[in-house]
Amino acid sequence: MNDVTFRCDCPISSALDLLGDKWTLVIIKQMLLENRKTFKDFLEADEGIATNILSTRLKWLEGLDLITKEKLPDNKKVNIYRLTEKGLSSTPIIIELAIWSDKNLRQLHPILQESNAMIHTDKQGLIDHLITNYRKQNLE
Amino acid sequence: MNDVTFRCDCPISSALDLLGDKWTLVIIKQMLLENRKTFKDFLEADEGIATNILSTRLKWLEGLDLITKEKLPDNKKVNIYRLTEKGLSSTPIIIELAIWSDKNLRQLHPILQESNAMIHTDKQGLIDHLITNYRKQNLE
DNA sequence: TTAATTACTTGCAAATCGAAAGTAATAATC
DNA sequence: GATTATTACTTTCGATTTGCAAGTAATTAA
Repeated sequence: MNDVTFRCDCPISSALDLLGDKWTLVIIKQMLLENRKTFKDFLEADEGIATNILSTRLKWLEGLDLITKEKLPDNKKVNIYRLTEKGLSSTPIIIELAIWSDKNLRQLHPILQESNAMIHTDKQGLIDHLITNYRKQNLE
Repeated sequence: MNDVTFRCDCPISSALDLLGDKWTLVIIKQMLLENRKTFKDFLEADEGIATNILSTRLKWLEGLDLITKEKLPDNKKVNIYRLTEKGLSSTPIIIELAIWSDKNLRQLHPILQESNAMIHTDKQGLIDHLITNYRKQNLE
């Protein structure tokens, strides 16, 4: 369904063939850090993604097994999107993006939100906490 | 010169407003890990970037102070591009992309290159080594 | 049973991508 | 010194992607 093509055999470039665009990691971030799980949840986030882009990205992520899509037994309308372990394992990438922003972006973007303070005192602890927490709340 | 616009105030989304595309981090990777520094160096890399894209991305990176552009005193033709400290500080992001690939991409892309083995035994040591090395060879 | 909500799809104009060709300056070779 | 090659671009143009707006279809709530 997804036609994944890789530019070359470099691991870093190949990761960017899957994740390297304006929206894919933002959606993963919204799931991991903001607990968003429905189409509406994503639409309502500050980033302001358009419906058509969201739709194609969710299919892309599902096709790559970074997220799953399912319906709850008591509701035939709402789709629930959840990170898989493969999706969850991108947490360190997301955290490093936040650290880079904290260090380098504040002069360019003065009203940037504060990151979780733990990011500078116990990065690995924060990553572990986020992943454990997500599993607990979403993958019972 | 660059018109940087941010979607919102989230540090992660803002980092992706600058770095979140198919080429920007690839160029930084080529500088950091493959020691590429001229227009021709980048063109010859396996990723196969087109000249117009490379040209706009180098200007974009220069405008963001992630790289500098200068000429050597003995050659008026060749431009030398170098990572700034701000550019160098994206090293952990690049390393995490490599780790994610190693763990998740090999079934999708069987001939993926091996990463430096140190990436799994001493990640922080590798990051420090790469940055120190780059400084030594390019910013003395 | 009518209205609202959710999760989409479609249409379209604008922006961006990327292959190819062209250009301008400098450096190397004959 | 003239020709050729190299480097670093720019331009053109068709194809693709983006993103706004509007529409649709199924389900749920009032």
